[in-house]
Amino acid sequence: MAHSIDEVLKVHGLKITSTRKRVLGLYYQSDHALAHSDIEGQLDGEFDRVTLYRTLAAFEEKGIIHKVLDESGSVKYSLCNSSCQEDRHQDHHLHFQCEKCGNTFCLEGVHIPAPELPGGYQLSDWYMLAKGICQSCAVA
Amino acid sequence: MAHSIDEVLKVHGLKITSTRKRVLGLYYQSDHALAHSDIEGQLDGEFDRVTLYRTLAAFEEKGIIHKVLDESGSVKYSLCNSSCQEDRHQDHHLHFQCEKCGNTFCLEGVHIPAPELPGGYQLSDWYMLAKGICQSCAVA
DNA sequence: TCTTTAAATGCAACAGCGTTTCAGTAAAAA
DNA sequence: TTTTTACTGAAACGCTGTTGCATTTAAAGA
Repeated sequence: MAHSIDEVLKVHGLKITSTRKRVLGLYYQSDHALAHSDIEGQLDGEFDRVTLYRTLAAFEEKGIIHKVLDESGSVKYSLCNSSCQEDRHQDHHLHFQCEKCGNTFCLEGVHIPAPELPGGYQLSDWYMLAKGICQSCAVA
Repeated sequence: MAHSIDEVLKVHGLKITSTRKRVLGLYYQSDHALAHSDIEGQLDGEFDRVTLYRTLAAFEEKGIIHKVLDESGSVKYSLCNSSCQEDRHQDHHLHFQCEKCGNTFCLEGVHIPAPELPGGYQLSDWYMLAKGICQSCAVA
C-alpha cells in the first residue's frame, strides 16, 4: 500500500499513538467490518474500552473508517476508500452480512444507485444491506 | 380495514389480551415505524416493559410486524402487508429515515430489486434505507 | 534537548436497550 | 366451571455506548 499506518494518521491530523496504530492495523488486516467488541477481543486488555470507543469515533470523524450497519445490533466499521472525505462518506457500495459467520463485507464492486423517492421526500443518503452466505462459508 | 384488531390476533394464533390490543392499535394508527421506547412512551406505565418486548417479539414471529433497521440505534417495527408470512418477510420496499424528525417510513411503493452479487456469494434477503427529509418536515 | 501545551488515555460511574428466570395471573379449551 | 396453557410482572443481569475528571503522552517551540 502507498501509505504506512503512521502516515495515514498524520495525513488525517491525528496524533500517532500506540492505540491508534494497533487499531488501524487491525482494520488493514481484516477483510470484513469490525465492531468495538471485535477490536476489544483481539487486543485483549491492551487498552481501555473507552479509549477504543474514542479511537473509533476519531477515525470515523476523520474519514478513515465508515459505519457499516447490519443486523448484529452493534456498530461495525470498515476502512473508507479514497473517495470519502472528512465530512462526507460518498461511496455507495453494497454491504453483505453472512448469516453463517456473522461477518459483514464491503462489496466495493457493487454500486448502489440512488432510489427513486415519491414526491415530497428529499434524499440525502442511502444504504443497502444484503444477507446470505459469504464465499468462505459457502465452500466450507 | 377488513379485519379488526381482535381478528388479526386470532388469525395469527395469538391470545387476545389487553396488552396486544393496545400495542397493535398503536401500529395501525401510526404512519411510521415504532420502537419499543415509542410504545412505552405512549402507554406510559400501562404495561411492564418486558411484556412490551415480548409482545413485539410475538408480533414479529407471527408475521404481523417486521423489523425496520435505521440509524437510530434501536429496533423499530412496522406493520407487514399481506405478502408477509410467518417464516418469511417477503416484501422488499424502501425504508426512509427523516434526519429532522427521526421517524422512519415504509415506502411500499418503492420496490427494491435484488442486488447483483459477485461470484461465490449466495443471496437470501436484502434491505435498503434512504435518509433525508420527509414530507411533513419538508413543508414545515 | 528541554520545556510547554494541547490532546489522548484510563478509570469510575452512569444510562439505555434487550434478555432471562420465576412466580402469579388471565385467556381459552374441555 | 374447571383445567390447561400461555401471558404477564418483577427483579436481576449483561452488553453497548457515553460522560467527567485526573493523569499521561505526543508534538511543538525555545
